[in-house]
Amino acid sequence: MAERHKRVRPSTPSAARRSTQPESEVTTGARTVTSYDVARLAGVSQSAVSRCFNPGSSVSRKMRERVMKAAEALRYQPNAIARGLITRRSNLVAVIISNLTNLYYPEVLSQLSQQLSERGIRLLLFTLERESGIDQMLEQIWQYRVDGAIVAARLSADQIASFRERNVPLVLYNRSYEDQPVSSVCCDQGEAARGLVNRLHAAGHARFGIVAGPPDSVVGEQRTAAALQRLRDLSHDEVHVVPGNYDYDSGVAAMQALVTHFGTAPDAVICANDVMALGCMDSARHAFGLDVPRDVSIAGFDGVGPSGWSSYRLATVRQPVRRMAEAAVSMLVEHIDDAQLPPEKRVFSGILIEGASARLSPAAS
Amino acid sequence: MAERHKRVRPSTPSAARRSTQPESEVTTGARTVTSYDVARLAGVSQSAVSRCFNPGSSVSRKMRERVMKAAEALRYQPNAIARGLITRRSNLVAVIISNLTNLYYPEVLSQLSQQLSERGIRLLLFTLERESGIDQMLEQIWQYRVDGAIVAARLSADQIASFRERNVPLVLYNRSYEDQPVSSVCCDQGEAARGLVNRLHAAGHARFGIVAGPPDSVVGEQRTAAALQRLRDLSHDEVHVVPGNYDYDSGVAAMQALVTHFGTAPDAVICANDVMALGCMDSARHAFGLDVPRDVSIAGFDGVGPSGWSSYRLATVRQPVRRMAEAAVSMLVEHIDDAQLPPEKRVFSGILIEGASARLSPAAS
DNA sequence: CAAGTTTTTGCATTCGAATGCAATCTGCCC
DNA sequence: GGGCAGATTGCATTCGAATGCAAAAACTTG
Repeated sequence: MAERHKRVRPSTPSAARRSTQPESEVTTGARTVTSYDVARLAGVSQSAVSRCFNPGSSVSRKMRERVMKAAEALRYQPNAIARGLITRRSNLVAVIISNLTNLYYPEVLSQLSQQLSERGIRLLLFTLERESGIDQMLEQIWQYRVDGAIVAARLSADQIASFRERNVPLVLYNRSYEDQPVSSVCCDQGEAARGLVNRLHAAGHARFGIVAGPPDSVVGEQRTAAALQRLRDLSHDEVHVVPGNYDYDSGVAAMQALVTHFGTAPDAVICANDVMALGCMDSARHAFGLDVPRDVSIAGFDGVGPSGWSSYRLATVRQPVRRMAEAAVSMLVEHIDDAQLPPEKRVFSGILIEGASARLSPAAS
Repeated sequence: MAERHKRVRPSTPSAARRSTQPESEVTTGARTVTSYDVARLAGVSQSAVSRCFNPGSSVSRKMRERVMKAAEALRYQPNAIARGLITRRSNLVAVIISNLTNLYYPEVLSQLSQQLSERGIRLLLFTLERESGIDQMLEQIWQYRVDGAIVAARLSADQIASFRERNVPLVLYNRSYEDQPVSSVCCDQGEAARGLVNRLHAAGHARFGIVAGPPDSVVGEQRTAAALQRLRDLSHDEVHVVPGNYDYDSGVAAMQALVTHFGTAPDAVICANDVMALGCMDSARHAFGLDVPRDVSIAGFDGVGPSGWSSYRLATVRQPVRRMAEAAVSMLVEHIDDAQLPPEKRVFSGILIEGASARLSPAAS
C-alpha cells in the first residue's frame, strides 16, 4: 500500500547513470545537482536537505553539518524555479522603465537594483522603446509570476486594473493617478514648478519660455502645467510654451523657437527636464551669443549629473532619487508580504539647486 | 491498476472550492488559473491546453479554438516557472553590469534589453556597486538556472571557469581574457588609442597627459597602456599619467594635477573615458582659463551623449554599442542553442569622432 | 528508568506545465 | 463499407523543492 509511490528518485535515469559511473563526484557536463543528490550523498532524506536550505526549519546541528558538507562537495544550489513553483513566490520583481537613454532613469534603476538586491529580490527588467509594447510586456510579467512590479512608465487605467485583478502588487514611480487606488512614489512636480516660478518672478523676469516634455510624459505635463498656472496666477502674460521631447536636441531647437517667438531672448526658460535645459543653455550661448544667466535665466528639473558640471551649474529641482527608490521598494515589499494592505501614495518634495544658470533673487541694487 | 494515479486535479482543494462556488468564473482574489482550469472549461485534457500554447505541437483547429476561447475567458497565462522546471529552460538571461552611473552602461543595457526582448528572452539584472559582491551574485545566478549570461564587469578566472563547469553560456562584454576560452564582444581599445595618439602626434603635440581609469577597469587599462606604448614608440618622453576613476570630478582633478606637473598646460590630454575628458575640459577652461583646443587638446573614449553637446564637441572614439550588443546577444543565443559551440571572440573597431576639442591634423601653415 | 515532552527526521504529496506513448479519430482509397 | 496511414488526443509521468503529518529520536523530570 505504501508502495504506491515508491517510484521515487533512486530510479531516475540520471541516478542510474550516476551509480554506474564510478564515483566521479564533480561530474563533467552532467545535468545539474538536485537536493536528492545531496540527500543521497549525505545519507539523509530530501526533505532534510530542503530544510537545511530554509531558515526557520528545525534541523539539528549535526544534520546541518552533514548536509552542508555534501552540498558543498556537489556544488549544490537550490533551484529557485522549483522552489518558486511550490512556494508560489518567485522572488522576482518586474521593473518597467520607459527609456534608459533619459539620463535620469539609469540612476533610478541603479537605486532600485541595489535596494531590491539588499532584500534578496531579483530584478526582471523591462524597457520600453515604444509605449505600444506594454500589453505584451504585461503578458510576460504574468507568465513569470513576479511577486510585484515597479513601473516608471505610463500605464492605462485598464493596465493598472489588471495588476489588481491578478493580485500583483504594483508601485508606480513618478506617476500617479489620483482617481486610481494604486500605490505610488512621486516627487511633487507641481510644488517644485511653482517654487521655481515664484523665485523667477520675484527676481523680476517678464518674458517666460516653457519647454514642454513629450506629450505622453505625465511628469512633464505636471511640470509645465503647474508652471503655467502659477505664471498665470502671477498675472504674467508674456509666456510662450514650445514642445520638446526630453532630449538635448529638442532643447536646442526650443531655444531657437523661443528667440524667434519673442524676437529676442526670453528672460527665463523653464524646461521640463535638465537635458533640454542644457540644450537650451548651449544654444543660448553658442547659437545666440547670450550670457547665461545675465541675458537669460534657464532652469530644469531632475538634477542629473551633467547639470552640476561647471560648464552648466544648472538651476534645477533635484529629485531625492535614493529615498524615492527606497520608498518604492519598501512599499512594494510590504504589499507583497500583506496583500490586504490598502494602496498608499508617497510624495516627496524636490530640492531646489540654485546653480548659476538663473537669477533667482531680486537684484541687489 | 490504472487507478494508481487517479489522484489527479479534480480533487485539488482549489478545484473543490471552485466547484462549490457557483459559476463565478472570473473569481476574485482566488489563486491563479492553471492549464487544468482551462482544460476543464474547454472539456479537454490538460495536455491539449499545453499543446495549444506550444508552437509546433499538433493540434486541430477546432481544438485550438475551443481551448483559446476558454483560456481567454479565464485570462489564462501559462506559468513560466512551471514550464521552466520541466523544460529546463528558464528563458532568463542574467546581465551583470558594473555600474549604471557610468553614462556608458545605460546605453549598453538599453540595447541588450531590446535585443533580448526581441528574441523573447527575459533579462535578470544584476548591478554591482562594489566588485566584492560578485560571488554572491553568481550564486543567485545559479539558483535561477538562467540560460546564459552577459557580463560587463570584471570576472576572475575562477569565476569564468564556474560558468563553464555549470554549463551556463557566458559572453563577456568589453572585457576579454586572452588566455581564457570564453566568448566575448569587445571594442578594440588598443587600436583606438594608438590611432588617437598617431593623430595627436602628427598634429605636433609634445607634452602629453594621460588620465587613467580606475585600477580595476580592464578597458581603461588597455586604453592607457596602448596610448602610453604608442607614445613611447614615437619617442615621446614628456608624458605624464595621472589616476582617475571615470567620473567627472576625477577629470577635473586630473587636469589640475597635469598643470601642476608640467608647470603649464599639457599639449594634449588623453582620458580613459569621456566623462573624465569633459571634466578636464571644464577644468581647463574654467579653472585655468585655457582655450580648448588651441591651448590644450583633449580626447576621450566611448562617445557618450554629452560628449557631442555643443559646449564640448569632444574628440572621442565611439564604440558601436548597438552592433556590439547585437553581437553579444546573438552569440549568446547561439551558445544556448548549441552548448557544444566553441567560444568566440568578436572585436569591433571604434569610430573616431573628431569633434572640436583636439587638434588632430598638422597646422595648415 | 519509565513516562512525558520536545525536537528531529522521513514519507508522501504538491506546485503547473511538457511530453513519450498508446489509444482514438479522420480521411482516403479501393 | 473495409482497411490503413496519418493526425489528434488523453494518460501517466516528470521536473526539483517545500511542507503537513506521523514516526522516531533526544531530552526532561520525577
